[in-house]
Amino acid sequence: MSLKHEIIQESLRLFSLNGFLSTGINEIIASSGTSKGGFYNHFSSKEQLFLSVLAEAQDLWRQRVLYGLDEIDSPIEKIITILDNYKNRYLRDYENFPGGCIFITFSVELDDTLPHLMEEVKKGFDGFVGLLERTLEKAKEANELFLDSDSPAVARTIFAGMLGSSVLYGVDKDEVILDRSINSLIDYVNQLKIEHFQEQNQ
Amino acid sequence: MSLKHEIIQESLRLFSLNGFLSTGINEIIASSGTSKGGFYNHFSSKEQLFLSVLAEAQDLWRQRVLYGLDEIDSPIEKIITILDNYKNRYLRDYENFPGGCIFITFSVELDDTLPHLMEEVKKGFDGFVGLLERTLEKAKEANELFLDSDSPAVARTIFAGMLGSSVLYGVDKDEVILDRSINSLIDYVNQLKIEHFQEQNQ
DNA sequence: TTTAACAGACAGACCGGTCTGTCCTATAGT
DNA sequence: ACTATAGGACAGACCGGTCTGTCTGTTAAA
Repeated sequence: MSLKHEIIQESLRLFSLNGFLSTGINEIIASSGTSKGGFYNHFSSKEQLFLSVLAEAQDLWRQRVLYGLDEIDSPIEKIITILDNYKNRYLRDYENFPGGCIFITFSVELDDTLPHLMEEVKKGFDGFVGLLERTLEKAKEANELFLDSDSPAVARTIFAGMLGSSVLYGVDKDEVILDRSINSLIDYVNQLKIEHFQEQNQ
Repeated sequence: MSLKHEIIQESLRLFSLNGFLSTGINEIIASSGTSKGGFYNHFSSKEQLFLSVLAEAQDLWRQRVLYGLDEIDSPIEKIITILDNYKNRYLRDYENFPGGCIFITFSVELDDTLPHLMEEVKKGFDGFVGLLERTLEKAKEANELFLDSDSPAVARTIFAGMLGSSVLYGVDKDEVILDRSINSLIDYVNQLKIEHFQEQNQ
């Protein structure tokens, strides 16, 4: 592995644990087994490193959370798989994200301090909420969802549930509670399905 | 107002905006209109200030979120009122908490860095989840909830929903989305009620 | 006169970032 | 084939500035 990638990888782990602001260049250098010279040969500043780490994190996130989605036809099932992947393939990826969801860490600490970096994080959030919205719209087309259901509102409820589960997991570090949080979110999505309502009212 | 209280109050605002680690003593001093001497006359360290600020924040939180609960008999209605208070009286208290829910900020940044401080924050979380659990148990006693419903699981789902809504609000800064997030949570609680199931199956 | 409350200079550790120098390798000239 | 040279990769001393916390001096009240 190249030094540049090594630095990004180690920074990802450290940022995930301690955040961007609380992680010093010296700590990154020590963890990567390099020096100031080695670091600044590849990155012009700590902020530029942040952008590289963010891109890497988003890449990994996509690999984990969108895993196996192509083989699923039902839009609602796609969303349920996303939730399952988020729990089992992303939040449990302790190798890369030992400190929990890195995007939440970033958004909480950069929010009012470094708004231009926060903007980059927010782009990822918006992209994902957009994906959820489009999938919900496809669920309507596939007659899995009532046509009058509010896709943007539902998408944001699902997203908020994912964020909340992740924060709660960060506090409790309890996998059972994480399972239950995500499962109750999956229940919520299942309740949206037309066939579910039909069964319920039979 | 005494200088000590003034410092706590200003620190609360600054911590809410920028977090504990990113807020410097000098910033606190400047905002409070005092000096190092004035500060260290009342606090032995920044960590001790943190504990005072946390206690103040928890006090305010209780005043805001538990407001008017005594006048409500129905346990389920109490929970709904808590959710409404959380949104309208706590998250919208920009005077004291301009940067959103301060406990989430604390928990995300202290989580893996200052675990002994995190422990204090977690105590508050556990206390609140316990309150939710006890209220749900009372709902069972009052025949508002099925006896076999899992109070700890439901309490944690509600709590995760509150956390998620707050994080989402911090990212989007959109009051409409906040309203919808909390309202969908209130819907979830309403769906737990026995009378609701009865109406639905009529 | 004693004492608590405060001001602000100061210490020392640490921050992100720069700079110089060294080593290694690739390439061109002979 | 051998050597001169150029340039990228990296090491680590160093810079200005900021961090928390200390210490001394001043003020005001009892």
